[in-house]
Amino acid sequence: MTILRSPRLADGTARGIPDATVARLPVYLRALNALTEQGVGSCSSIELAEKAGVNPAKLRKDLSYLGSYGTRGVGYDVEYLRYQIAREMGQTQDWEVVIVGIGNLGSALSAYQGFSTRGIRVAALVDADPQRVGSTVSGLTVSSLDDLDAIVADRSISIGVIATPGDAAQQVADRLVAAGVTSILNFAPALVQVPDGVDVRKVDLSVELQILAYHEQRKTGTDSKEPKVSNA
Amino acid sequence: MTILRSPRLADGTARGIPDATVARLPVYLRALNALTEQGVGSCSSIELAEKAGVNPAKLRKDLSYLGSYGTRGVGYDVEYLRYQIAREMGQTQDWEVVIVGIGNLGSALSAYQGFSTRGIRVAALVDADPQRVGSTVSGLTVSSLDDLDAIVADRSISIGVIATPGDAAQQVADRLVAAGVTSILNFAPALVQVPDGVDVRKVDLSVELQILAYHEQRKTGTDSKEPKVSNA
DNA sequence: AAGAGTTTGTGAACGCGTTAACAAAATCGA
DNA sequence: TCGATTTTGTTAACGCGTTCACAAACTCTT
Ligand SMILES: NC(=O)c1ccc[n+]([C@@H]2O[C@H](COP(=O)([O-])OP(=O)(O)OC[C@H]3O[C@@H](n4cnc5c(N)ncnc54)[C@H](O)[C@@H]3O)[C@@H](O)[C@H]2O)c1
Ligand SMILES: NC(=O)c1ccc[n+]([C@@H]2O[C@H](COP(=O)([O-])OP(=O)(O)OC[C@H]3O[C@@H](n4cnc5c(N)ncnc54)[C@H](O)[C@@H]3O)[C@@H](O)[C@H]2O)c1
Repeated sequence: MTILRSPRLADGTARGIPDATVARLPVYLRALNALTEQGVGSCSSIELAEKAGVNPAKLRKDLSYLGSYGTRGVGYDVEYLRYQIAREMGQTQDWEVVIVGIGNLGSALSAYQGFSTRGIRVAALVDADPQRVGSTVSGLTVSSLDDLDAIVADRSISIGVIATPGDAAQQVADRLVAAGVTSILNFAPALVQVPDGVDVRKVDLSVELQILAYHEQRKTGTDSKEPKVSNA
Repeated sequence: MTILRSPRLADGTARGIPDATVARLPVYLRALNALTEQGVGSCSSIELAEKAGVNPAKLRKDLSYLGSYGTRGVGYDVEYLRYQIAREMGQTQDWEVVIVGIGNLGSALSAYQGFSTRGIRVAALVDADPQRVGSTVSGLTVSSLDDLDAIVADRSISIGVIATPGDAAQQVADRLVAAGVTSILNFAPALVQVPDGVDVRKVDLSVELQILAYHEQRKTGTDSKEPKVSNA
């Protein structure tokens, strides 16, 4: 499979933003929101980069993929830049999400208020357990897995979250895809196969801790100073 | 700051495994565990790579950083390789973790049984809310933030999880570091600054969904076929 | 014992992401 | 108006990660 990212369209609009940049744009948005709350109207790339925890050159490079929204010698208008990034990220609309598997993690996600300000709305909850179906979690009624098709179609939901045990993950993914979902966030420790056209992202919290444990072992094992933020 | 990763030590032991490889080793471990459960005693790089969802060449390259644990013409002994990776990852011991902020997410993490098989043990729970302190969550008593120093010292805990609201994250990180924690997993949507020698990893679930939303927007916006697993 | 077949381990090429460095473009003061 | 100053947008170099491709090393058959 040849993956080529069209760098620039005929109309000159910048398209095909690198994955690494897309992953940082929400961080810039968060920093810009914080600046707005502080009443800051404009800022330089250095200031914004510091707030976002990235290199200023990287920030400018990232923003350059969207267009030229700053003013040389001046900096960026906070509100204007915030809007441009939000638009690029599709955050001018709310994206409705269905969570499948309303156990410990699914319930926590359902209760989270922080999604709404990021353009995410938890629109429906689904579980296979008859005991949970019909109950109310964070103001939403838990529906049966059998109603998934109707729920997704009704609300034209395109994003699904898998918070079931690992051995149910593939089966749930299949049901989500069949219902019309084209993006999946998978919390289960299992690979899910999906057809072309469907995006899957996986979050594995065990792996995060295991990576930290690895570095811990190296710290205690040797006295070589090699510490750093080990995230990206 | 010059970060140079010592490629190979005097004793010939492979050291300084690339970050990208470290992040995949737990995935290989999981695949190997699954093979063991299925009674499979040995496997090729192709089989294991398929189970782990990676390119076979990448798998072999990753394993080559640990040493030469396969047999040409044959493949890998599942149990032997599993042990070697586990040893490299520091999974021959259990790593004790303290969770700070026992709200929705912290409680879900506390209840999670899947950590134990990955060498992670949730050893202590801490919260600032007097109403929560003293209560029992998943069999553990929630302690006060004031007792953090004693808890970390007593159990020689080196890993901390921040599951508090964002505006408390820095303060909690400072307390963790002061108590002696040298690795932090941060779920709060905030940057935390830590001194050299302390590792921080950040997990931002909003960002994960925002990235999916971005790709969704591009799917509907244009009819250009550019779908793929957008994770790493 | 030798050749055919298999699969690992790795050198080398390639591509993406990061960062430094600087020209272009704006403001400001004289 | 012009030069000094500031800061963006972008080019180019660099480094890391991925992938190909193949020699090395092992098994199996004859
Ligand atoms: N809880 C955590 O902190 C945590 C941490 C890391 C990973 N995870 C992973 O996240 C997932 C969920 O974890 P959890 O702790 O919430 O588990 P849980 O057991 O509390 O909840 C799982 C839920 O999924 C439902 N379910 C099972 N099969 C289903 C199906 N086929 N269709 C729909 N629903 C189904 C169950 O009824 C249950 O409500 C698991 O895969 C787990 O490994 C959780
Ligand atoms: N719940 C989710 O699904 C979810 C999703 C994405 C991000 N997050 C992030 O994870 C964090 C926790 O989320 P949550 O939903 O569990 O929040 P929550 O409000 O349910 O729980 C927060 C807990 O932290 C405690 N706390 C507050 N200040 C503290 C301090 N200084 N020291 C110790 N404890 C303190 C509170 O008493 C509370 O028990 C937040 O930063 C949130 O943004 C959560």
